[in-house]
Amino acid sequence: MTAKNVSTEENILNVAREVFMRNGYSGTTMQRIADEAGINKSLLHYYYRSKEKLFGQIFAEVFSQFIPELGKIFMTDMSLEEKIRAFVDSYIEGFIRNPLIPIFVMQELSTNPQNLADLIRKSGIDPEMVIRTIMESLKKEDLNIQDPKQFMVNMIGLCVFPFAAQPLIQRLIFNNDEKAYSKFLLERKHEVSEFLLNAIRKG
Amino acid sequence: MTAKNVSTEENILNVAREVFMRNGYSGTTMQRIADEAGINKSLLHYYYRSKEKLFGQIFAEVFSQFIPELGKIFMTDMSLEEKIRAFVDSYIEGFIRNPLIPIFVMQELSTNPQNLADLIRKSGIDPEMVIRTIMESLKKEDLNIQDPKQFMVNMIGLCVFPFAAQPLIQRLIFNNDEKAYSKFLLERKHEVSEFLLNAIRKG
DNA sequence: ATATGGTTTAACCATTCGGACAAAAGTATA
DNA sequence: TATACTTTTGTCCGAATGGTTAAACCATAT
Repeated sequence: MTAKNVSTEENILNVAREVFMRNGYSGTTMQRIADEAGINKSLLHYYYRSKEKLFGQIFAEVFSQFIPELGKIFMTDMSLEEKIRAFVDSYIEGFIRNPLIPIFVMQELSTNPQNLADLIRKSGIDPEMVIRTIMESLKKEDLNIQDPKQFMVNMIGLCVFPFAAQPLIQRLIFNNDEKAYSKFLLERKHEVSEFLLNAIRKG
Repeated sequence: MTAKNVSTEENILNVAREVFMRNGYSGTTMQRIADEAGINKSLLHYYYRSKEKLFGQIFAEVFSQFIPELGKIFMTDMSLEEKIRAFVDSYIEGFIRNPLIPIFVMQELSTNPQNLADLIRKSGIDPEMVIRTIMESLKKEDLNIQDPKQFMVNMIGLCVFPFAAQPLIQRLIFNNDEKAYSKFLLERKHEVSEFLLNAIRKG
């Protein structure tokens, strides 16, 4: 395995990830990936035997990228307030760097929920465990959280949604001003934490 | 135009809507639509000249279905609290009836944002106007809303997200228990309103 | 009976994935 | 250097499937 090997193989993966994320599985052709990678189709099959395998590998990577972080944050001994801030910061920051991830993952899982179980197994994560930890963490403190599951969905949704719905929001609320939208997203780190903490404050 | 005409034409539209919503544009073949509609490919082209036109019509319908409601609610003379409750109720209810809409619309607009402008024009809605009305409505009352745009995204996101991410949430948080998830969604109408109102309460 | 409009059959052409094959270029090793 | 092995390219192919069109068929209403 020489240096060139690695770089080609990884280059394919990078390009393919980009193309798949922008166009989805069926919106992507092997030819297109080859073109954008500056190689030819044959080489794609040389490294990754089929379209499905290539996609599978990429999706698994992208998918499993964000789960462990979640668990880690909620297993520290920070206060719940700090955990929430840390979570929101970390996820929004991650999505700013990779804005296509939310829609990509949700879209694929929506048309193809079967292999979600497989994915979870392969990723080596125990979601049960992570969820339980978060639940515990939420119940522990004396806050206005009736249903931890609802709260979790609220928290994640507030982070994810602006990225999944970017084109719509940018157009409808920001007159298609891309700069303004970027600023909006940056400000969201603060906005979402405060919003969440306000919502669960007692009294 | 005989009775059969209408029913066939509409039947195609219904089937196509279903298939397109589940699989997206490029994930859908005319053959598949024809099969599921119990007719053959040619008849599809007889009624709708091309795949693109068929899809376009369906997408426009689905898309424009949810915008006017938003404007209507925020232009009444209800209190802001009532408006928020009405909005959340109405949208979550709508999504419960059509759970695939969020991911469908977001996915399509994500890979194809160009024609969003067209769509808005065709739908006969003035989003500027709607947004402005909402903004006014938000500013008017003495509540803890720093940035109305952030608040709007929060409100919409909390309604939309659980539907867009259904497979993921259902699996990860509800052990794939569909019943439990339906219940969760129903309870969300109350949860989201309360959550929003708590978050913007002064003090 | 004929004209009309819904429907089917059959075929067309382009594109897709997957691969076979031969040859060139590159790399390692003896 | 000579030799063997790996990577990369180019070309072409086959089977399948894609969207689309033209023509024929059929029922019905005039």
